[in-house]
Amino acid sequence: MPAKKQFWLMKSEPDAYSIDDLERDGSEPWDGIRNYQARNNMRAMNVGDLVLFYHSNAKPPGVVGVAKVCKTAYPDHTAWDPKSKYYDPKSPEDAPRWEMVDVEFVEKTPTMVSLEDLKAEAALEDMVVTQRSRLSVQPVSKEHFKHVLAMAGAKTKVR
DNA sequence: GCCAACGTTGGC
DNA sequence: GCCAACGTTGGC
Repeated sequence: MPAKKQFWLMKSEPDAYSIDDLERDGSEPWDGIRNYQARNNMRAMNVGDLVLFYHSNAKPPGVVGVAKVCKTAYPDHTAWDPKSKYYDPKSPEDAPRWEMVDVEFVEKTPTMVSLEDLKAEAALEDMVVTQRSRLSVQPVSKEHFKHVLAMAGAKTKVR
């Protein structure tokens, strides 16, 4: 019995890692998340879950593509590397505090859906991204997800 | 570059 | 356990 499909939104600064980088690489470990709520959301992910790829700190910020989870949560080893900017001495190897998932490229959408567009959409007024702007990994309802896909002209379809 | 929002830390 | 101080995120 496959797990029920869930939907998410994940943010990345395009200067750090953009949708074009993901397209080039195919898939990517989503390391460096150091927020408990975001981590808990990643722990809840299943392989095949779809993700809206959001560019934060961009001009303008917004949804630029679709990705999907290809590996469920496992320890984020960058927390153990003193040379990493994500190093966290409070996350020992025998009790990892931080985890990551791998995501794979699905598509870059024909139309970018900016945060302004999302906020202007009445059907999306209670979407997390328009309310809790600082949460970098957040759940998206199926209805909201479909709505954003339609706005973006995405090839990806959700039934 | 500014600053509001908000999550985390640490003193008490 | 409270809360002030501090650091970070991210829109503008």
